[in-house]
Amino acid sequence: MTRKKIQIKKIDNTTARQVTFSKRRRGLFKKAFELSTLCDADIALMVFSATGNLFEYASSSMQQVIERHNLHAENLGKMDQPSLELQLENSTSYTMLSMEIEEKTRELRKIKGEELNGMDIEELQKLEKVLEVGLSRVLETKACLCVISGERFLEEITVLKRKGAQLMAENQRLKQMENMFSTQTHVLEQGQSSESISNICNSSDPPQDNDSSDTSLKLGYVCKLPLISIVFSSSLSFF
Amino acid sequence: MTRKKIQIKKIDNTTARQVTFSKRRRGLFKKAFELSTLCDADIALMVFSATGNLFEYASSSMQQVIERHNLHAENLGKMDQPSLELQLENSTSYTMLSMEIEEKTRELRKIKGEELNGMDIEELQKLEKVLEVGLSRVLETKACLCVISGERFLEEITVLKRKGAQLMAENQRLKQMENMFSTQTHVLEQGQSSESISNICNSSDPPQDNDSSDTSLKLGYVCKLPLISIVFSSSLSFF
DNA sequence: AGCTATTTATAATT
DNA sequence: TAATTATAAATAGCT
Repeated sequence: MTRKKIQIKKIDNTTARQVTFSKRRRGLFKKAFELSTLCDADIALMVFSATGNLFEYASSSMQQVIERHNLHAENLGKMDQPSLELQLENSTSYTMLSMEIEEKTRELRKIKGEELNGMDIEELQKLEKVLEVGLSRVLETKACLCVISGERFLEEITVLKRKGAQLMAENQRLKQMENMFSTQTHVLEQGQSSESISNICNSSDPPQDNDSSDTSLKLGYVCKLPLISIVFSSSLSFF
Repeated sequence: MTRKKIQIKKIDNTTARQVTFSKRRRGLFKKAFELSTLCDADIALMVFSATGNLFEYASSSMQQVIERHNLHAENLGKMDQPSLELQLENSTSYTMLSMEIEEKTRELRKIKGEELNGMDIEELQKLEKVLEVGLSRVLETKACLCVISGERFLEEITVLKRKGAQLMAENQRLKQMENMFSTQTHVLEQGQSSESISNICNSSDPPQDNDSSDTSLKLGYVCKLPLISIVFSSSLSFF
């Protein structure tokens, strides 16, 4: 299958056969594991080499899978022969349990819409009702959690709003200062301009990398409120 | 592993999982067959789907490989007496079946919204998805039936429309007759009025209880079409 | 064992 | 459900 396509028949060369056995065995086991993982399947794989060595893989436990297999064989009437008496006894119990499983499986499949063929309107409506009830309960429960999360957000919002109010007040003070300065600037411009003063007063300039607590507060007030609303709305759309 | 590399973990989407299961199962069986053929190995492979279906492959016979496997286990000292063994086997089988029933019961309860406590948002959303998919499939299937029923109604409508058309034609004839009569009446009025004639001619009068086939046809045409639409719409609202 | 040129298997898509 | 196709994975023949 690589350097050259091969025929699927027994490999004559013993060494080559053993090498291929090792490689392909590993590949097979990997595939078995992947299938069981990806598709939630229960898998048992037994490989006896030509020399009689056993290699096995089971997604759950080998015995479990073998038993399950025997049960299937039983249910299909392909019985083997342990103690007849016990078997009859067991098989009826098994049959009952199996029937229950089968029933529940069918119900689940119907609910999931995987087996709706041949159902009449009445049955479909019952199913619809069940699904609607289930869905509404799920949504209700989610809404409950939403409220809880929402409350957290509300708290956060309250806190942030308070901060916003503080910042607004701060801003007010700054504005007053600005006014004071601009009056002062006006006075200064009549005489001599000062860079530090223009830095504070010209609000249309992009803020410089400035450690002044006054300037950073102003920036904070402008940016934080929009941030709150983004956080909140994205959290709500989560539900 | 192709259009995109995938993670080896359970596939969430049910449909995708089933498709992958079918494809990979086929691949796995092919690989098992190839290994057994190329390297003269004895292989047994049992695959239970998530829905409980069994798919199996054995290079010789399943029972033979399982027995050989049991022999190996025995030789490795993992064995006990046959009666005890059977008992244990059975009890574990019962346990397995019971567990399977329990699991399915719980799943059903969750789907029906009867056991949602302690579920987190993620679980709830998966459940919601399942319910929505199920519901949409049920609705789709119902819509299908609706189309079939609808077709019946459409047939009926076609028939009734045809009848309506016939009645309309009849009506036309009657109108023509009316005109003829009114001309005649005009002539008559100039002489003498006739009750039987006015009964036919005066279309604004409520129809009398009259066995005349012409009049009843007229009545039929007026009343039956509205009836059709009532039947049809009430049938649709049924879905 | 380890390395690639190829063949296979298969995920996504139609 | 069944094809198609682009890509990932497996592996035959070598070293």
